[in-house]
Amino acid sequence: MPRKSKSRYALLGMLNMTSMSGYEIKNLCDKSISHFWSENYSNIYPLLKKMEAEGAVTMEKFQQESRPDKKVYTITDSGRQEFKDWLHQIPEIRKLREELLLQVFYGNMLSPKKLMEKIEHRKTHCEDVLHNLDDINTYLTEELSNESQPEIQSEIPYWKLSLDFGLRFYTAELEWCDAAMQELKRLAQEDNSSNE
Amino acid sequence: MPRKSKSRYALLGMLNMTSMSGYEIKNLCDKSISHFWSENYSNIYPLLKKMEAEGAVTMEKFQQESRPDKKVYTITDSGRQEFKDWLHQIPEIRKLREELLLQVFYGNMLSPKKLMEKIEHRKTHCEDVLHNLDDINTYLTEELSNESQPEIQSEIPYWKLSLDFGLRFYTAELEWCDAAMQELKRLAQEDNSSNE
DNA sequence: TAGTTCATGTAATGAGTTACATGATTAT
DNA sequence: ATAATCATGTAACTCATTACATGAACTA
Repeated sequence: MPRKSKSRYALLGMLNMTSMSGYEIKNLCDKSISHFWSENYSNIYPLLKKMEAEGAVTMEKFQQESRPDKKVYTITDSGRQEFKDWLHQIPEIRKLREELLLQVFYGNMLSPKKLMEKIEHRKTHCEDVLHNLDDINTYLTEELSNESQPEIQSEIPYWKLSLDFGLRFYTAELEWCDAAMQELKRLAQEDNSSNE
Repeated sequence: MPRKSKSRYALLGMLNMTSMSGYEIKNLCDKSISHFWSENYSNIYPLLKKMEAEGAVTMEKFQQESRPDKKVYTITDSGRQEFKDWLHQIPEIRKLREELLLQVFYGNMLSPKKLMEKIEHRKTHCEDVLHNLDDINTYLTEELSNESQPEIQSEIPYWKLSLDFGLRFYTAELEWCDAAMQELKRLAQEDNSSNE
């Protein structure tokens, strides 16, 4: 069975909330699911065109001054059905490919100091993502709770669940970074004292 | 800058420990780094051939009865240098692509029961991996500590660090599964009581 | 007799990223 | 001035997986 692209369902899911242009989809992705899923324009635009040809979405052009036409896409019944079918399937579990871990595994070939730099770098990244998750959380809690559309209200618990995944994931990674730093400090000291 | 394959360094790192055939490399990968890195035969064999042509490794054939020749690869000085150069680089941070989370995010379109099935499925997977990690840990602690080669002894702390990453990562995922199950149970009950 | 281990590969596919291309408006 | 926002795309590339191909020996 050849691997199938899931981007399609990410886009259909977004369009199932509300009709949007490719540009707006990208924005919404970045603001909501970016901590576990990302899409590029160069993926979104051709996919929308393809889905339109296949009847999963329809497109309406809106003229604008001094800008390309805005193409607003709307999900069709067939698209909605396809989306629901996917929702009922067991999701793929991807294998990790962590270059950092590969370097840690071969870490004996490197000075502990150099390794610690890499781990500090990763730790900073985790902190960045965690801040970003805070922002998403604020967005969900404040902005969306005010728009008291019942449709959106009932979605919030699910958005928070996905947020919580990110929180736990990146917190665990950060904690590993701290533990690894400590262990490497210990190893570096052992090295020093054995060289004395 | 085009993305560069890191499989090359995974293989060079393995060959830097000891000379091996492609088949043996695959085995060792499965037994040591599979929780954060995997390689397939269909990637390994062509890569070894390519690296030989480029002078990063050399190959020696060993005849065997009733089996294809065993091709044992040995890292060269140039290969070792390339490996060390890579070790000094800051590793790539890959973006997550979690289909499960996508389905959770759009979970309002699905019954809580169906969602819980998916999460149970993922939880089982986490448990499987954690058991596997235990096995690797046993392998490292028992089998390798007995072979008291000082080279290997000094590598064990780094292998344990990479193992610890997996432990924390999959434990965090498992804990998220548990928390998510509880939250979904709560949501399902809310649904029920509002329908009464 | 069915599955695993040993041992090697090729071919095809597709998913995802990066680079390239254009261009006005608005905010810092 | 420079960066960000709005708005669309094409072309190229490569990474990684899956399917295919072969075949003997050993084990449950």
